[in-house]
Amino acid sequence: MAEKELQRSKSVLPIGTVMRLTDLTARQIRYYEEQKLVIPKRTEGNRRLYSLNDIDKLLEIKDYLSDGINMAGIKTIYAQQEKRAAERKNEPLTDSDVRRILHDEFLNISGFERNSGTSLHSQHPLQ
DNA sequence: ATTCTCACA
DNA sequence: TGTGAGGA
Repeated sequence: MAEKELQRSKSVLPIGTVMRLTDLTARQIRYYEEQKLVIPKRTEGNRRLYSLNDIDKLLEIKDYLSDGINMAGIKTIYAQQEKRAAERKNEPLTDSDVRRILHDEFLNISGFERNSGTSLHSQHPLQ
């Protein structure tokens, strides 16, 4: 059944379809790409092609945004997921992970900076 | 008709 | 983020 994943990973949808499916503007979709949240393929004519997985990711991003999480926070969340995916056999975020991320965000909007890395441990406020 | 990049009265 | 220009 890995065939289904293959299909979901196939990039074939033009940005116009993605816009209708996600209710996001082209501007937003392209911006999230700049933020490396989604990386659509390109046609020979430089047109973006998205996969169903990209759609899901975009929809997920919408949820996080509506929950008050900003780009930095979302990046942190995916960085965490990749971190877990690399170590473990991958699993969704645990409750404590979410809390840690949210707390991390709280520090973010509070004017604290962190290293550009993905470490969620030993963060020292910047004076 | 669609999408792309770039730039900001 | 929106929006318009200028090109493909």
